[in-house]
Amino acid sequence: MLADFRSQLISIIEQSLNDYNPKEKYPTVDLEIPTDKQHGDFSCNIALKLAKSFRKPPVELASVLCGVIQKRIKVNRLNNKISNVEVKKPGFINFFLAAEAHYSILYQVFQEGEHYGCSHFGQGRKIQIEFVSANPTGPLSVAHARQAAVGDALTNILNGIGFDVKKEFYVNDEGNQINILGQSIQYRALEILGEAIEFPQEGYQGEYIKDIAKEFIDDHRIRNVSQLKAHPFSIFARYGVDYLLAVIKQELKDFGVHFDIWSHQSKIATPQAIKDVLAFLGEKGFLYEKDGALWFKSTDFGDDKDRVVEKSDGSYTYFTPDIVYHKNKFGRGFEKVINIWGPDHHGYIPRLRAAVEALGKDREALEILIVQLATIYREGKPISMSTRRGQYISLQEVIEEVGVDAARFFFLMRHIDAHLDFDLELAKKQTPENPVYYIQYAHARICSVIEKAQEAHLEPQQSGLTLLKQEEEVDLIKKIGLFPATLMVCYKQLDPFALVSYLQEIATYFHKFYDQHRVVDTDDLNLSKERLALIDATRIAIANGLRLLGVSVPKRM
RNA sequence: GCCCCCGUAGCUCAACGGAUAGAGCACUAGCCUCCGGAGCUAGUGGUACAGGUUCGAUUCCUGUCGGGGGUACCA
Repeated sequence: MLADFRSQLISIIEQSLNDYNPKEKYPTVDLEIPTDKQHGDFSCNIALKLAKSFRKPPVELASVLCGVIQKRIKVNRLNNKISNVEVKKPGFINFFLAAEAHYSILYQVFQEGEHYGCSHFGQGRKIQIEFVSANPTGPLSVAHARQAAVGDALTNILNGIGFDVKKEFYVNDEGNQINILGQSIQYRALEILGEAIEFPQEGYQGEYIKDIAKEFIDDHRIRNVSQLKAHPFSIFARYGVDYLLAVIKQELKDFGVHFDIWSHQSKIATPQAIKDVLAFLGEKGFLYEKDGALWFKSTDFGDDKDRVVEKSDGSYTYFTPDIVYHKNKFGRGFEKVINIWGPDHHGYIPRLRAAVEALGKDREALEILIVQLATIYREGKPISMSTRRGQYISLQEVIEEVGVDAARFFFLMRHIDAHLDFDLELAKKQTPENPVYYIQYAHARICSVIEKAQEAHLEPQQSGLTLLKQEEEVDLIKKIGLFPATLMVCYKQLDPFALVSYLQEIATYFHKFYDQHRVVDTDDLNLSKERLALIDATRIAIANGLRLLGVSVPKRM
């Protein structure tokens, strides 16, 4: 509804400019929503932009335009929706919506219910988003956890505004790290059976490897070392991958993250597929030989240096199957492909972009989001992260300690490109300092009040509102109206953070209203019903927002 | 060396290029005969530095200084 007014106003301003001087060519009209409510519901800077070319002081030009605009508003019969248009200091033209326009925000909320905020903006365009994609060599870390929270929430938001997003987990089930995994399990198995050998230095030292080794022995009914040695090496690796992938899937499930597609490197980057891709790049002249290796001219596409695709020993680098994988992604008809990576991969961006361009795709078709690390704090001290020393804290432990809601919310509490401090003690607290509880509490409180009202046979009034005029009421209504725009900000930034911030604000506005005004009041039934409408709409906006973030929406706490 | 992210209140962080830079925490002082006090109100306090673009810069550009990460024929 707010969006409708906005576009209506923009077109009115455009018409007015044409009324003022039809011969002039004008820049696109911006209409922003001011942060300070004294500046109205919408604010236009067109006079400031045009002042120079019209050789008039901005305020003077704004006044003239303001007059033209007001005429236009009358001609277009919008004067019942717009209460005032005024010119302010440097040359802004500010628009104030009439109460009737505010009420129509609430009508829209009731009409759309759990779809409030959603739109068809994306027009069903297909997007693939790949995230987590952790190597199946250990349990998920908090870095993966943040990526999972971001990827999942972003997907919900993009789907909500009309895109068709598929979530994909790419399983790196081949390569060195998998060999090392197999080796580690084999060593631990030998150890269990009594053959003490020195554990390989690069091996995975976590306790979970011992568990896998034990299960391997049991599964294959192995009784002694010679029986174990009869098993070919590749079996250990495969066993480990299957085992750990099951662990990862369970951890993600516990975290409430579901993937649409699980793809495997071994199935996509087959030897033939790799050969085909290299042949394609070779024909285009993007490959050359040097020092016995085959190189990709990524510098042609802006990379710092060229990259090896086939090593001098004939094997491929990690990069090569990844080119195949990205060719595969686009081959499946996705208009846009989003990769969510940790900061350790950022140096990898230019070469992958280069590869995608070499494959003939647009630069914009590939979006790579780097989600910065989260540092977990306990009692004000950071918990250091080291997989090798087994000192790290896993996703599982975080969930067990603070719960899924707090974990997911906390991982989204900062812009994705900012480092995140995750305070376990704070996340655990069920007090107002904890932002998740603050928001959930607002929702539960509303539910409780509505229930109370029903006992007095009072229901929210969903049409013909006229009485909500108090400052706190109007502020809250406007905030509710900003929910759809907030989702658009998330889309533009490809970051769910704006929604997190919005929910904290709307909760604050609600609590402020609630503290000042009584909702259920049998002495004033009409006002009660309208206030019930206001808080019910608030409830819907909060619930929809929390749901998109993957955080539960409790009616009681 | 080169590349990326970040420098905003004592701390953690906000601010489509907009108007008087906002929250939370902490600290101080208040508010429950009443719908959930898990709440609300008030006070304190800030854009690392130097240029540039702009009517207007926390935001964009250049440089300096500081913090973090990356820079493999590893994955």
